[in-house]
Amino acid sequence: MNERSFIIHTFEANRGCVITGSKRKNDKYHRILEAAIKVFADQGFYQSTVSQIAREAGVADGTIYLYFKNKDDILIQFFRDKTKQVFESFRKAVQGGAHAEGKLRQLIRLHLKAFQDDRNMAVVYQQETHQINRPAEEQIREMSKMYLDLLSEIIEQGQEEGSIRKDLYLGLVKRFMVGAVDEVINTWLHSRIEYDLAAMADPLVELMIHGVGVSRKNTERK
Amino acid sequence: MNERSFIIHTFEANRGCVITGSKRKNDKYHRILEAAIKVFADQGFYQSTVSQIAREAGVADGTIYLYFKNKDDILIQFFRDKTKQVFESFRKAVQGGAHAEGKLRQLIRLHLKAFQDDRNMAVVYQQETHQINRPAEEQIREMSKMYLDLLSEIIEQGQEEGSIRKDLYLGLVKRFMVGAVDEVINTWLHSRIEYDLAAMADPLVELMIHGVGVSRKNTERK
DNA sequence: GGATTATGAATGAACGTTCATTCATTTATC
DNA sequence: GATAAATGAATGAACGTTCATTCATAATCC
Repeated sequence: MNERSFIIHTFEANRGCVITGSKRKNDKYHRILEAAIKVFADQGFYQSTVSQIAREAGVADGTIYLYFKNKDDILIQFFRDKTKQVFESFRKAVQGGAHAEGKLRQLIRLHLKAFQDDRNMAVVYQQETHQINRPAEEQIREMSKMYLDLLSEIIEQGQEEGSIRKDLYLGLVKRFMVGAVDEVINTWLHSRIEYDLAAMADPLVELMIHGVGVSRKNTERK
Repeated sequence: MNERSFIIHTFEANRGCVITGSKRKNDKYHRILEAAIKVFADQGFYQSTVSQIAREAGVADGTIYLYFKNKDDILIQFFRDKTKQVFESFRKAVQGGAHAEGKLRQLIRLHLKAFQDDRNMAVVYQQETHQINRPAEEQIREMSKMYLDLLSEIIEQGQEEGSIRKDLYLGLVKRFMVGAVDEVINTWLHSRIEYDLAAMADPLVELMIHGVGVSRKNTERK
């Protein structure tokens, strides 16, 4: 942990210069990261070997240690950079929305779309977030909090607007929403047949808002 | 998979004689299984060693191979026996209920309670069900199907009774419910503070049935 | 401009360790 | 005493990590 000597300086420098001339170095960092995520997705983190990652990335085994402290660090960087970035993009996209329901729909639509478009990310995310004592513990906690905070904002806005009930235990509502989305993704990942994940967004949000029960006023909906 | 030679006969015989005189054998099988689940829960399946399991169970390393084909087989037996059994107990308990909503509440209450009472089981269950290419793939699929079928029955009954909407995409509704429960459990597992998991059942079911939207608002439809 | 030197990214064989599995031997049972 | 169960040291394959070496490119010198 404290022995992050020159190696770290090296790759932190690399990650810094996205636009500078030394494009080759930067490419390699990202190439290794992406290769690793593919291998992790295929085999799981602990069954993946550094050699496999190196082969997938088209570099030598040793090269990986010029860019990452160790195998764990690859996973940590994945959550620190890639996933966090995706979740930040959700935040930005949602800020434009008007009413709470629209924001919620937009968030979940984006979430499903992002995971559908990057299946490897989705697999690794699912795997690691359901692990105890995982290498990227702290990064996942942070990212998770970011998402939950975003949900909090939306829900509270909905309560002010009068579209969302006020007698809710917020902590539970958020888990309820996150869980539903996660499970829809998980089912998609494990399904043998292919279907459009993003198309689940609208009916899912509809369920979250109205529930499965028959409302007292309308016996027949739709 | 096809090399299940004499070893399998051995432990299948053991598992058969629950009530017979040879109680000691049976004890050892379950002792190892329980020890393994504890170790898996603490460290994760792939970081756990057979020696650790043996030490935890109070037997020699080699003894494990008298009862299980290999390390993977321990996990497979866990899902084939223990977890499946728990889920079957849900089914029995729910059959007594009257209306659909009561059954749903009962199911989720039991689910949360069972997982709260056996934290090791809960951890291993969470870990493995979110893995791709897991050793117990088939067993998990089967168990998952059992749970989903149970939900199907309840929902369909609710639709007949008029308490559950008929315009629902059943496959999605089931994921929505399973996901919410799973996430509540997952949060509980990862929480640094202790709280009563089973107490979440009622508010959770309430959310599933009525959603987060204000109920008067049936005028607005999307 | 051409020759010489310095640099550090990249390599991949080698190392040390870990760990699932085996099996010759011991212990328990009847 | 014969059979079955249990043991745990031994085995060897697998894997994360290291490091001496290579070599293309950059810097320096005349």
